[in-house]
Amino acid sequence: MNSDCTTYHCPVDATLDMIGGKYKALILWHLIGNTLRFGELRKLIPQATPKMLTQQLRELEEDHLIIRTVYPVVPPKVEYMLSDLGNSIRPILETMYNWGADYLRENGLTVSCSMKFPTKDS
Amino acid sequence: MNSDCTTYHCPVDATLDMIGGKYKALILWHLIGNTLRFGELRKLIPQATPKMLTQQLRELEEDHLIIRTVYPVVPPKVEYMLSDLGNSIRPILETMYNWGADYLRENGLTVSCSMKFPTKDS
DNA sequence: TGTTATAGTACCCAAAATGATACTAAAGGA
DNA sequence: TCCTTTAGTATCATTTTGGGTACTATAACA
Repeated sequence: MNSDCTTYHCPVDATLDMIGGKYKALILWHLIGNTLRFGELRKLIPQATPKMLTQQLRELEEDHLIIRTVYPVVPPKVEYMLSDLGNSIRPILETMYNWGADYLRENGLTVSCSMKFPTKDS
Repeated sequence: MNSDCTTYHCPVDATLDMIGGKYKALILWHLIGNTLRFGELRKLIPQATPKMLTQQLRELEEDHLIIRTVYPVVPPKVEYMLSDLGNSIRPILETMYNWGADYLRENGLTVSCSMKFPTKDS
């Protein structure tokens, strides 16, 4: 979470606080149904510098939306996956995805990310 | 919209870009089913300075989520209401509201805004 | 003549978020 | 001995966002 206050003005703000970070929605989206390593996320989200990617991942972890697993090997291996809480946020992402896709289509805007809508079983 | 690019990395980002501003969700939420004047919004969202409130309202207007109506009277009278596009975003707000409310309740956090969930007819 | 109401603006400053670039550790293999 | 791999850090600079305070116009009203 970005803010550390214990009082929000609205539950919507609390939600936005958890998924509103620069790359958070994209990270969560990529993690739906997938366990990914840091390097894989970097390739999927090349516009994020390693510093930003790390920062966003740490915040998501602090908020218990994702689980970070470190394998004690060299070179390092770290995996990221959605937690139950992270999975519970999926309907929000899907609703936003659909609305955004409609909006962009109707306005002739393009999307660089070619990600497909995840299938039910993913 | 905050960013002026015509290419997004993900439709979710496009959506967040439109409702992610500091007071945007709160403004939209208050406007569900209500037409409000500037002064009324100020009272409902006292933590926003007039400058910020104006700024957020202008951005929402630019994005066609709200409609601003100026009555040529003295003292000035300006009304804000949701556009059709603004109304179409309501399910997203509701989904986020519900998730956020659950999350806050489960974590013993409080909300200063006592707004009720809007009824179907509002 | 002075006061009130309304919807803002103007200006300046502080803080937060983001970005660019370079750098590290440590094991295994060439 | 040097190179490669991986998951990051460190440092510094820039951009974006947010906040404080004071100010404006104009008609009606006392």
